[in-house]
Amino acid sequence: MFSENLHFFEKLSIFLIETKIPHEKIKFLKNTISLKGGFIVTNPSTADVILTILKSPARISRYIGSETRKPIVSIEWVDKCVSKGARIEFVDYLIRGIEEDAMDWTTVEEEEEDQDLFDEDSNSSSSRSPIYTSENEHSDDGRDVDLDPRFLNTSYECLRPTPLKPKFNAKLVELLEVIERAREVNDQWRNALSYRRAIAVLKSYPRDIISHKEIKKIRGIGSKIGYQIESYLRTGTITEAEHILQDKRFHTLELFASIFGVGFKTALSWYRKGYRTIEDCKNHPNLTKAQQLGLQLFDDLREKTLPQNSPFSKRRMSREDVEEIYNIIKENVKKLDPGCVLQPVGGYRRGKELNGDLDLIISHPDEERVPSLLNDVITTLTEGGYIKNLLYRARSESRTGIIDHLEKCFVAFLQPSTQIKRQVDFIIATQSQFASALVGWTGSRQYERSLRRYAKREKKMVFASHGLFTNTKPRILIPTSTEREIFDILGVPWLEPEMRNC
DNA sequence: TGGCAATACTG
DNA sequence: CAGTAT
DNA sequence: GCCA
Repeated sequence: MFSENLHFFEKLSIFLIETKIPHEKIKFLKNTISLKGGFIVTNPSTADVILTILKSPARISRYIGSETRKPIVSIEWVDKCVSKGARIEFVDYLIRGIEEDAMDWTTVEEEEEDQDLFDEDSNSSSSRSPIYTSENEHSDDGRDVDLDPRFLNTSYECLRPTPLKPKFNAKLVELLEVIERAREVNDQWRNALSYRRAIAVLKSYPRDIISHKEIKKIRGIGSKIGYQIESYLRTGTITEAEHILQDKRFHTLELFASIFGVGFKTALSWYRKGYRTIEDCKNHPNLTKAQQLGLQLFDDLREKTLPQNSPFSKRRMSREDVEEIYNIIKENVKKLDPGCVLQPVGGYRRGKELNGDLDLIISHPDEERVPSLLNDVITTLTEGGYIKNLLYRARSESRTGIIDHLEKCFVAFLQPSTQIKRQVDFIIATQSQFASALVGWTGSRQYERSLRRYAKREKKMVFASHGLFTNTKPRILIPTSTEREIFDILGVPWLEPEMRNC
């Protein structure tokens, strides 16, 4: 008899911030929503409405990134709808501080893009938990398995070796990386970071994961990612990742963010303006200088964010490409001043086959020579017809006039054999900075993060690529002359660059 | 419940 | 200060 | 998203 009310959430996609909501209540909400025709999505950008119990906008924003266009509503609204038996206005339940932006949602239809089912329906993976309480459904993934004793169960990636090409868990890693990138382009960097840490774990784990009981013991894998892995073990894939890969919006955002000078915020804002191609971006009214360069050189550089197998990235450098460029630079620099010391770092030093750029430290035993070094190098290579553009330059005299950092310059370098402009990052270091520059510029990104976090948390030190310091009022420089010495002082194990690929 | 790497340039 | 780069 |  109230059949007209049965589906009062018809086609409404809802993102639920589960934090602080009691478990039972979550179950109730999810049940109610799907019962009434609505569905849960696991990404705020695809939701019509965001439900939460939280009150502070700051707290909320960490769950939804910069997604401010969607109405954020207290869960009491659902209760009210249920008691009225109808979908009521949520004006009275909007969370303060976001109404401004949220109001323009009343016009959802008009403003919303094509079918961005980013992960609509990933409710299939996160909201159905009651269905399989699993225990004995599958013979091989429910076993209680101890962690492999060779694996160091720490949250610091820098304490354990991570090879470039792990022998195990490759497919799983690949899928989780998709989700990581999706979180990133959606401006949820904390979530992306969690995925990155979980991925690092799997890359260093010395065998295939076979049991979900096993994974829950690992630091860095919690309930959400644990659930994703569990579902992977059952089905051989992760639905959310599959959906993301089908999603045009995701690919467009990644494409935009791969432009030098364009980050995730800009990529999102351009997408919202309706841009869909690189040509659209070129017509943007006020491009920054970096973006102009990034667009102008797009076909050469690309590489910023895109994974190796992206259809847009065909231009990574083989090791031979890198060596060709390195040799040219070395020759020219030695001619300029035979005392110079050159050291390629970055992915190349870690053994990567395909590199997006070349990172190169240049040093000189004579401190006096160092300040003028970068200019001379750039000038020589520009006159030689190699350096075509300057992408970024950190001057030695900063605003404060203090030179506590490394002088550096990123350029577009014309590779003779291919006539492709490659990004080369020059880093200048004095001899006393050389060791930390080496550690700091070899990476990986995640390795650097963990090393610095470890230095701060466990050793009360600050590590930066220009030096190791005490974490005291005025920082005191701890002199270091070799990589090994830095590792020793920090108390982290020596890892070959090839084992820093987390 | 705070914190997640650290640092510099641009606009 | 927000955004981007490493 | 996860941990201390």
